[in-house]
Amino acid sequence: MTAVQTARQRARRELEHVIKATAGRHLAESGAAALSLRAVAREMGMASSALYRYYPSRDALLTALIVDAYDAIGETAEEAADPALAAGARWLAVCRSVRGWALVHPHEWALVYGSPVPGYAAPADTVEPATRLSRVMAAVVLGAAEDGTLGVPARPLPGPRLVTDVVLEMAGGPPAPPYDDVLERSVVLLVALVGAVSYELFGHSYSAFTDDAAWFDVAMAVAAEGVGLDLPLG
Amino acid sequence: MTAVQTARQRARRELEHVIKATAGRHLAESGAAALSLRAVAREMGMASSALYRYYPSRDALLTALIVDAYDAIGETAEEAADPALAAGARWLAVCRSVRGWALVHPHEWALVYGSPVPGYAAPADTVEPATRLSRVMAAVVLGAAEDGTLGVPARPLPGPRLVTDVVLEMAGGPPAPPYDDVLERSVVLLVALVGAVSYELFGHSYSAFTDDAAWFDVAMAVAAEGVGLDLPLG
DNA sequence: TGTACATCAGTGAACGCGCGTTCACTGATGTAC
DNA sequence: TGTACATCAGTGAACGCGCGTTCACTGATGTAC
Repeated sequence: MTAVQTARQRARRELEHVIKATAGRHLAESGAAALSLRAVAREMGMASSALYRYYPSRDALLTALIVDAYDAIGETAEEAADPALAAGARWLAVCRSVRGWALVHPHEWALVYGSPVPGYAAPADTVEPATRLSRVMAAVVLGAAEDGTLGVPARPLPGPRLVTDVVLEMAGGPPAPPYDDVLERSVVLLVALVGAVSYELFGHSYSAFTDDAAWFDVAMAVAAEGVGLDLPLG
Repeated sequence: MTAVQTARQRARRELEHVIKATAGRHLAESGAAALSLRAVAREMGMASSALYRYYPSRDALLTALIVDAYDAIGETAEEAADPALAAGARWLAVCRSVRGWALVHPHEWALVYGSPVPGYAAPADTVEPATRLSRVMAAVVLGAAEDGTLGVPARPLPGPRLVTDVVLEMAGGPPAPPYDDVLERSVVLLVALVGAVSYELFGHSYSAFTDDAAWFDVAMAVAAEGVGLDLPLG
């Protein structure tokens, strides 16, 4: 009976997945604002009302896509953070992998890091997956602090602490001197990464750079420099 | 006759302005995707078809708003770039003013620096106003190079040149050694600024920082450090 | 193993909405002589 | 100064579109005895 029950449940899970995949394709082609339940149902050859057996509303489907996008970005970053590399090189690897993902999935990137979708309020479920990339960043900088390759910058970041307890908890407690400000630094890097990728993806680097990839590396190198992370550019 | 003619023309210009202002209010309240000609006309007590005497399409109206937003940002930055300040302080002043503007006009900011509006292709008219902020940035860094307060960074940005001729022309020709890379640096700063503002405005700093304004200053200071600009944080 | 019943996936019609854009029109404002 | 004409702002109805969501329904799949 359990086996039979799972048969129906499996069918359900599979269709749920197909819906999400189809919606994801639409998202990739036309962007979040143009994503419509009717269009998804049409492509699947189903009545649009049938989708309501799987997602209670358009927003719920959008939420699922957002969670997936955050997860994909986080996974990419985690895979790129090769512990065999020195901290600086590891950071550059993470940045490049995230940029690479974004170039392949521009609309998904826009979905999570672009302007908020009008009329959509992100539910709590999206918060945790959103922190995955931050964790990678924090790990990289903390790693550099531990193995001593993180320079104490000429001018340390001014106190008092700028990140909230939420962030501290996520990182497993406050860091020790002389690297009190490691978390602040890791968020600076995160913001620099997201900013550079978005700048390029949202069309502002248009006709400004001779080589977008090289440019990106330089921007990341400058951010690293400001933060005391040694980053050898090839 | 000219006087009478201008009477009608003035009425026309005024209404054009009212339409744009009304549309701007809708934009500010609901965002670009929700901006509709019919809603604007409704609020003005006119038939929606009447707007077509002033703007040939919804996109044309959107374009006008985009140009205005770029101009407003550029103007804010220009006003903040007080020549009496040292280069680093001037840069911080520009950053703060831009952030301040963005906090007051979040939807306008999203319109120009957020994810592209679906189905909208920016016409050529928007290119020039878009460069206004870049010019301010370039002027600040060039100024620092001229008065000698721009440090030659430990590791100069690697060649070859990364900005295109378009950018060089905008800046009035290629800069001289040892500051060959001034323009690259100024764009790094621009990207850092836009990235930090967008990060905050698009909701990613939510519950992460104890003080968003102080955090912003730090992020800008780190970017400045990476680029060799001396920036005293108060 | 067979039968009566419950669950649940999927249908298709409908509701009500708002949108951009077009078009033939009215009536006021300006122009030429 | 007065008259015939041209220009142009604004109207309101209409076209055609697609959307999210609801609802009563059919029929297949699974369950209990």
